[in-house]
Amino acid sequence: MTAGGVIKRGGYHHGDLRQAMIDAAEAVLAEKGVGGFTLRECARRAGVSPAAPAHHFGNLVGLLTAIATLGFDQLSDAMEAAVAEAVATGKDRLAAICEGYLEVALTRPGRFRVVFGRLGLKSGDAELRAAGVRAFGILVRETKLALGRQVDVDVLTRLPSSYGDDTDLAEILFVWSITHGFSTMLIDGQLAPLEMQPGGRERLIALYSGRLMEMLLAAVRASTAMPLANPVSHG
Amino acid sequence: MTAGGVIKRGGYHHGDLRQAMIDAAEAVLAEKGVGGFTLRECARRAGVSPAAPAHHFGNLVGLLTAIATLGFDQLSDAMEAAVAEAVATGKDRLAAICEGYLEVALTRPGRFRVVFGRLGLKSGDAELRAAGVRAFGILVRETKLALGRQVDVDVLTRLPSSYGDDTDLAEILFVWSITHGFSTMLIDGQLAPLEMQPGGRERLIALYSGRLMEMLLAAVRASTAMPLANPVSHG
DNA sequence: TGCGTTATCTTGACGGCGTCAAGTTCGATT
DNA sequence: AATCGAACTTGACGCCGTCAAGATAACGCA
Repeated sequence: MTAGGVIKRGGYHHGDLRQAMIDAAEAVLAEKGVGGFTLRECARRAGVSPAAPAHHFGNLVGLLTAIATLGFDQLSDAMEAAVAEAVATGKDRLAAICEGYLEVALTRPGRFRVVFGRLGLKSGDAELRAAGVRAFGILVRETKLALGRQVDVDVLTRLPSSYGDDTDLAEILFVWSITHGFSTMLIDGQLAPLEMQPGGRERLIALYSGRLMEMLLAAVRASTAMPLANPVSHG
Repeated sequence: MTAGGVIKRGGYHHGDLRQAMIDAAEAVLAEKGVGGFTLRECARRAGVSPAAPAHHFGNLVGLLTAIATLGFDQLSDAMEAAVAEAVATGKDRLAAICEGYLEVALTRPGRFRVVFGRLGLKSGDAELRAAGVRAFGILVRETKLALGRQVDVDVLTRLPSSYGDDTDLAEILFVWSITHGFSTMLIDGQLAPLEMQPGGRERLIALYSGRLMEMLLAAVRASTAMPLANPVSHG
């Protein structure tokens, strides 16, 4: 992790500037947030001239895209880990990934905002796209499992445009909206007035893991009980 | 509205630079989004030097704060209008404000992002605070009404720190998370892959107004059916 | 081992940005 | 009509992202 990203390998040639820039960028994001984020500042921390990163990332957008890709990967890993733990402990899988999602947002809010914050990213970037598809695929898979559907194994690697089986789209959007909405509101300070009250942020998180997950699961289970009027075969 | 905000009243003195700057700012936000937003560009459109706005807004943050205040007001107005229409047509009030919320986000995504996008705002600003409290108060009021609670009339003007009656906080957060989450994901392009599919954005909006609202209302009604174990008196 | 190729990084410059200090204009008050 | 103060301009500062041209050193190949 090389905390702070202030490593400087050799003299003229850095050695691993790409990684050093990413480390520095995340340090800056953690310290100053998206607003105070600057390419020159990152280069400074990496011990390198302002123009050096261009060769590795093209431009600022390229650096942000690389970070966003990491963010998606972290999200996917955290959700899969949450599922694994849920399976081990008997906890609900869907609730587990929703809590994992929030935890990632809280752990690295800067990186999370790069992923979802509408700073420009390289929209065509293949790696970014793949990472996003993977993360979304986990959410789709778990929602479908919670609905009792048969899930194709390759749901994880399919392109977004081929989620053509819209059977459970409403439930998927429902789950994702709650999870993403609560996470963004919390890290973006929309709930700050509520955090001022006794119990603070922990109380809100407990409410999310507790009552909100109960309501979410109940809503999804209600969908299970009343399946489609015109069932669509899938597979 | 003075579309574009390119009015120029007199010669040296503008006449109503404050409003002209806000108009120009919103035009820029609509055209280029938050990324391409610049104080100098707004000043240019208002036909004024880059340093002129300082007297009215202090700095860039001040301008954004003024816009955010407008955004909260618009949100409140839209939600109240939605309630009024719902009362007239017999539609559900809570679903109405949730749909009004989304509609505001879709109509003015730039302004919406200024309100919620974690660009720095003047956190201490009294007007911004009041506007935010009003908007949040409407959401609180309608959620409580949907839960069958008796709602104090002055819930709208109370400071956030005195929403101390936490009785229905989970339901409030639940409703707000879905509404805010779906709205932000849609305008920030997270659902873009889904918009590519036949039906496009309209299909997603219909799903939101339809199935998602059904699920949301069902979840809230389920809370009504099973009230608190230890009811807390309020009032 | 020596040499050339090429990726990597520096230097210097450009225009644009937000903001400040000082000067200019002009409406309003008396 | 004189004056005062608010509104606006001018010019400058440091910082930003990016580019072109030059310096350096790692690496492949003889």
